[in-house]
Amino acid sequence: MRYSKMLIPTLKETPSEAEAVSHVLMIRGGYIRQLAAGLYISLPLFLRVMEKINTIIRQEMSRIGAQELSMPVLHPAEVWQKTGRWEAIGDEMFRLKDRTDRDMCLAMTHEEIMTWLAARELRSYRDLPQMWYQIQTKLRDEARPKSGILRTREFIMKDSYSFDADEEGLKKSYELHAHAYHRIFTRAGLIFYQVESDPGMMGGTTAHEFMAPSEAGEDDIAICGRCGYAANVELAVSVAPVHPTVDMPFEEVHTPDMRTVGEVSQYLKMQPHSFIKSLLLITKDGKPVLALVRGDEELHEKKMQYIIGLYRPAHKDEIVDILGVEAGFIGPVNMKNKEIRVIASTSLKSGLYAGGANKKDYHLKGINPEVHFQAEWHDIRVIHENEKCVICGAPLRIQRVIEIGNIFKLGTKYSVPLNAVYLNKDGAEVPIIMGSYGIGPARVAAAAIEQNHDENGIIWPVAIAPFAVTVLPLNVSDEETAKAADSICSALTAKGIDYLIDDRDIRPGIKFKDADLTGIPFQIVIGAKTLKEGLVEIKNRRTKETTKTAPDEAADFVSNLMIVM
RNA sequence: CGGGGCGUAGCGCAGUCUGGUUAGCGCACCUGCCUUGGGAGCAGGGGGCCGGAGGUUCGAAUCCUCUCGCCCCGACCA
Repeated sequence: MRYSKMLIPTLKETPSEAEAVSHVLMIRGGYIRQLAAGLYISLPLFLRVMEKINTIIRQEMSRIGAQELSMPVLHPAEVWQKTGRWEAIGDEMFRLKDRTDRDMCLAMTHEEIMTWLAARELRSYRDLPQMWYQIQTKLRDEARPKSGILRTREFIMKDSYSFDADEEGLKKSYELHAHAYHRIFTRAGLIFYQVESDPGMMGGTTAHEFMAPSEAGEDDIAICGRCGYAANVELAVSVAPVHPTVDMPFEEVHTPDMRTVGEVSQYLKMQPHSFIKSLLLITKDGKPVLALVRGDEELHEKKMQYIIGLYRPAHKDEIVDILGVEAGFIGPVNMKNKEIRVIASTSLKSGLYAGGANKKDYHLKGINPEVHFQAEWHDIRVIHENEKCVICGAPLRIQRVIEIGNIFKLGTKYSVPLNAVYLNKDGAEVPIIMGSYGIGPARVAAAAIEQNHDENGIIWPVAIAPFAVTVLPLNVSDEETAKAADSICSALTAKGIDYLIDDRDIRPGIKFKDADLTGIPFQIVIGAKTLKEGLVEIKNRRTKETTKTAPDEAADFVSNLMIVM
């Protein structure tokens, strides 16, 4: 490919709207342009990267026996109404009406349509298992598109779906996908972790996410360096730091106007971890819940949500109404309202604590959990860096990550409402057991840049680079240079190596800068002086290492380097 | 949806507070000369409804009101 014929609009300056490294470099490198918030144009270079990534995905999906198909992006409402998601999903779904006033929506995912197809075409246990996937556009009216291509309103997703006869089959399909994902992300040159994740509203029991470390990410994971435990912090557990129990009598103490753990602990000259922090929450259906965490802990909103569903903190006057005492003095002992559900952090289970006395200006000391109050015990605390792994005791690390893929066990959440059933050996009608599995190819590209760049630009992993090699004839009007470039390009073509030749009649400095910025892994530099010595240079973009070789050996040389990488 | 910031040439910005010639700078672009191993130099040139609408004023990029867009933090993220 000739540089002069390709649209590669590189930028010397950083566009003001870009923050994330991958975003900046994709714009500067001439990979993408923004049309509107969360809507991007893929320029030729980026399309090549996406094709490389998608090719890897197709190869690995095919390896596990999945079949590619393609589904509409415009859906009738009825299918979504059957699973209840037409109502459950809010503004995030693009909705429209067709000319006959029929409700339609734009695909934000394809569980419904895949299941619809399965319901028509899969009838017997003999048809199972099946794995279907597509690489298709999804549309979501994101509340906040951000970080360039990382969170957009329209994006390509590889989504696959498994259809099995039973849980055993689902387990197998799930594991096949996990293995395929490991191969895909490894081949793409990424550092990544498979972590336990929230099955959440997707339904089902088990879910994992594939996470690529990067500061530009939106999630945090906890990782144990010793035993390999890894989980999204939304459900990560750790050993709570243990503090020796401070002996104290069970008694009320006067704490005038002392409300927060900080204030009371200072006033009573006690450590925050000797306190019970009490928070009154109101669930979606209006029921009060008292959440208890240790004074040195914070309540994890997501973890709490798994237990009680959506909720909000109680307002000040609600606290008085429900508990008969002002915020700051509430606690689990001697509650006026005995009907309240109490959920406590497991770290509070033993020891003696101080907490609100449910009486204005008073706290209680010497509270002995399970003696003085009853509660449901759950892990509801936010975990912190360096807390101990619950499996092996080694310190945990917290890492910011980009979610590049996820896998869900769906079970029958979609097959039952859409009547995707099959006849088993006994002739009984049974719902198909499903799984769904996603990869964001553009996020893979962005994560690759986040993980592979320097002050000069992108450094693509060879497998997903838009071109493996860029040929830089420094002076195209020099005849010898042009001849050497021609023969090197022919040799590269013969070897099946894709290359970009910078045939522009411009100063060498610009070629070097653009080559570094666009991040093609190998540069073959053809300079008039070096050529007189019968040599060209081959530069490794990542290591900056330069090797001189005869022009007719250059293609071989690069080919060998590619194998090593 | 809440909080903050920003809209002036393709890109990056100054000018706005304190209204007043023809709106300016760097890069990019076009022409010519020169130059060819890390975004050169000289000379000449083109390009602006100052996001939009309304208002105040003799006069608005600048002041006021409304509106649209983009970015960041948070909420949300099936």
